[in-house]
Amino acid sequence: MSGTPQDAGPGEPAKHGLPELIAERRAKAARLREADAESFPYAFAGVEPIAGVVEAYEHLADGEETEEHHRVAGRLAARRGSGGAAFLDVVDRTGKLQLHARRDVLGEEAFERLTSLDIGDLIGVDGAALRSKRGEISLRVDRFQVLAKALRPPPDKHGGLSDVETRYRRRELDLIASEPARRLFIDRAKIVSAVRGYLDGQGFVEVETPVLQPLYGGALARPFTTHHNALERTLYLRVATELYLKRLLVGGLERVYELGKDFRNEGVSTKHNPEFTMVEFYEAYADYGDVAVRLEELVRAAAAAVGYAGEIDFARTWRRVSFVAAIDEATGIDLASVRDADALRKAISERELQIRTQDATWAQMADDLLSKFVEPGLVQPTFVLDYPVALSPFAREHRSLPGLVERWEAFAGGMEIANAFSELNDADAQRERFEAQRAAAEGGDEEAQPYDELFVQALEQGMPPAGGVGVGIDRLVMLLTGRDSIREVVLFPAMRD
RNA sequence: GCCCCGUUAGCUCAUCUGGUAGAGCGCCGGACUUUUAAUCCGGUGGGGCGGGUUCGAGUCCCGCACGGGGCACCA
Repeated sequence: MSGTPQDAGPGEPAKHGLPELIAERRAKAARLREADAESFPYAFAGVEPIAGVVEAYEHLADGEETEEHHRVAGRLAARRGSGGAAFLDVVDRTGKLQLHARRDVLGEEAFERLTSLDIGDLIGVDGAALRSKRGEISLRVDRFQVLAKALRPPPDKHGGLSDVETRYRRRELDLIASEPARRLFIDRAKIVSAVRGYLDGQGFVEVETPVLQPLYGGALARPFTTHHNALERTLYLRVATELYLKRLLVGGLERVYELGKDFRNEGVSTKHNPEFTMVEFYEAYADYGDVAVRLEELVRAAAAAVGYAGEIDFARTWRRVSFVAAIDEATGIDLASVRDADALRKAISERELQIRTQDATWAQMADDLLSKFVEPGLVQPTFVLDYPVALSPFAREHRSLPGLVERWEAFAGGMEIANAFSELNDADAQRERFEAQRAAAEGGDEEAQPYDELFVQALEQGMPPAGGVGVGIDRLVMLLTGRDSIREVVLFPAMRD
């Protein structure tokens, strides 16, 4: 780091580029250390949240002062006025409070020290509540302590930080500059908490299963690969928690869930981050219809937790439509009568639909039709039911519709938010599905499931019939907070170096 | 991986066909004892990186890096 005050030789003109701004602030910090032994304490006890202080004085009339004292702390966000009186805005995680500094109250020295602070500095304040003549609830500063110095200038105090790259790479600056950004991540925490609260309340047991796995599985995705030195073996970062959680159903936990990160080595987009948060929950003695109701309740609870007031109606029972009917509605192709790849390829080209048909299987094309022509239109929450078996190696065959499995995906806001099945609990059938995946892998499908013998053996112990659901938490947050990019709702999204 | 767009001061943005790069905020100095993006006076700071064309490049050309949007892949 260059640009200390000493670097500027005598007689050189003063400059105010970034190095000079930092040097200026560093010099102020040094002066503070000299002038005020109480600066930069190790702690500042007894701080009240700002929002609570403001709320307590709503009743004050303009210009009315009190002798009721409060202690607050936070970051200096703005400064107005000078001479004998100054106004400073201090911000904490709950809100913003105006400070009224007066020379006659603080005395010459302290007043100068306070008004020469930089925006961005962290201060602790003791003062009496008042409402200013202009109507702003404020604290008259009686005493203050500088808690920490900001050596670097903060983003523009009213323009804020709008460069998206800086907002994502330097999220702390985004949070300093943007109250909506702070609120968003607090809302995210409330959503996560509501999800846990719902599942806990229904008797689900929260568990933690390996992130580092000798064999990955549970989702059609390419994994990240890593290496354990002492064990001398390749490990994979999990792509899903599914298989371990179902082993816990075998173990008798009956209702289990895990909320945590999954990792998929695929592209990034406005809807995909390589690491993302998923909650998966499994319920013994339930089928995919039962867990659909669970998802409705869970999302309703999450929406309530953040006071969702958007256009999506989570209160009603969600629409349910079959996979085949949904595609028929959107494209006019009836998959029930177009049952092989060549016929489907022909139907797609006849309608001039923009779908990749080269080297594609029937199932892949069907899935493409859904994601391209159905999904974007599903704004109100909708379950799409009963998928082709080839797309779903862990779902149980449909009880009445041959060739299909009991699976649904839930969509809202034009986006997939959850995926669920009546779980396949027949060990022999599961073994056959793995064989089919192995064949797909040998055919070059990099997302095919590796054969997991331990999982099959677990099923051979007997797994209760069960319904299982995976919910993308990031997408749920996007949905409930109205953000259109996953990078907006992940604190530190994946970025190129 | 492909296509389009962007990158100028600490922050937010300008800069017509190539001709000495501007503003607001911030910061520094000064005035002001109820301001709300406080105000007023003075000062301060800059062309992503690497090549090329040209008397002269922020501006034109090529390459690179990073970002945004879209496509492909996926959740």
